[in-house]
Amino acid sequence: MVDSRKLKVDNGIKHILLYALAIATFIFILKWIQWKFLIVENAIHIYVGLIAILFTILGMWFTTQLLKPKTQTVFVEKHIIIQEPENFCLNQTALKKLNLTNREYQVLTLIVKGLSNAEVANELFLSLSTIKSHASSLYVKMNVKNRYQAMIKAKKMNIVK
Amino acid sequence: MVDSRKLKVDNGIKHILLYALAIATFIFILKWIQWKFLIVENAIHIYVGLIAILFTILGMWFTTQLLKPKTQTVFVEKHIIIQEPENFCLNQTALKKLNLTNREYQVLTLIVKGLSNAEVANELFLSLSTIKSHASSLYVKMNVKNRYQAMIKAKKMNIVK
DNA sequence: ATTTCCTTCATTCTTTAGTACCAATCACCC
DNA sequence: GGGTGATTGGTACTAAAGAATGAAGGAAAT
Repeated sequence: MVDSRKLKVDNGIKHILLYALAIATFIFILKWIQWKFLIVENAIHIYVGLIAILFTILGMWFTTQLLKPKTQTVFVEKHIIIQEPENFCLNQTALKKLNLTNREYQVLTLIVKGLSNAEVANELFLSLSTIKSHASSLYVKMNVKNRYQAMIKAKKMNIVK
Repeated sequence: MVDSRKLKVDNGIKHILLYALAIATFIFILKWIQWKFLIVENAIHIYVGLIAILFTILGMWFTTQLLKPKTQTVFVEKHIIIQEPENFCLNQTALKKLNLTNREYQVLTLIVKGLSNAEVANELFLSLSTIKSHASSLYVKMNVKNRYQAMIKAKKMNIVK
């Protein structure tokens, strides 16, 4: 029952569609003929128009080939951050006042680097005893109790890097 | 004598020039007439040609307007010198990476000041053993051998004043 | 409830730092 | 020639630092 009714409806729609298609085709043909006459009548204008379009494109293409691209220079600041550029300035006056001998100062610089007495001895090709001697005497001259305080004082006085 | 002979020559040249001019004018007129007929006969071609030229130029002009300029980026180095006179800025990131406990960091700050373990113990009201424990574990975490190196590393890493 | 981590403290032992005192060598100056 | 100071080195001793291990209490997470 449902199927037969559906079939009826389908047939109706089919006829309507066919009719519409016929009309559409007819209109299309008419329009086409109209266009054909238009083209025939305005052949010269269309020709000129096509030429214009063609040569416009040609001119554009030609230009892209010939024209050197204009360069626009953009300046961009590149920030380079420099951490204290070796601006260590040895405090000669303070160093002289301490009255350290050359060896003592040499030992001090290595102590400040964090080396142990044994390592300093190795570095300078000297015995541990010698380093201890120099270290002790430089502590007295710097008026400090041990290597840590010597380190801090030396850095504060700007007598070592 | 010299003058009269020169005059004769001048007269001869004048005639020749006039004659040449007449012929040239005649030829020019003829050519012009010929061109005129050519133009009339080929009016449509000339028209199309002019259109072509015009639109070629138009296309070229259009392209010059459309074409984006090629940007050239120039980096200008601007050096920014950062000095650290008093503006100590704690390096939180580095400090976190070390994974020190609160007490360990506290002990470190006092070690950096140059205090001995006994002094640190006094300062924090703790036993010497406790300070030694914290110190040892922070040396391991900082990957240093002793308090001097911890001092140097801590200052270099900007994790202490 | 158990585990994990932080904190605290202790003990033992080794290494390093520092003091004190001494001595040999060398260069320089009076 | 003798005095002075820098350099090098030694011994003996004390103090401090550091490693290794253990343990107990507490807070926080699972």
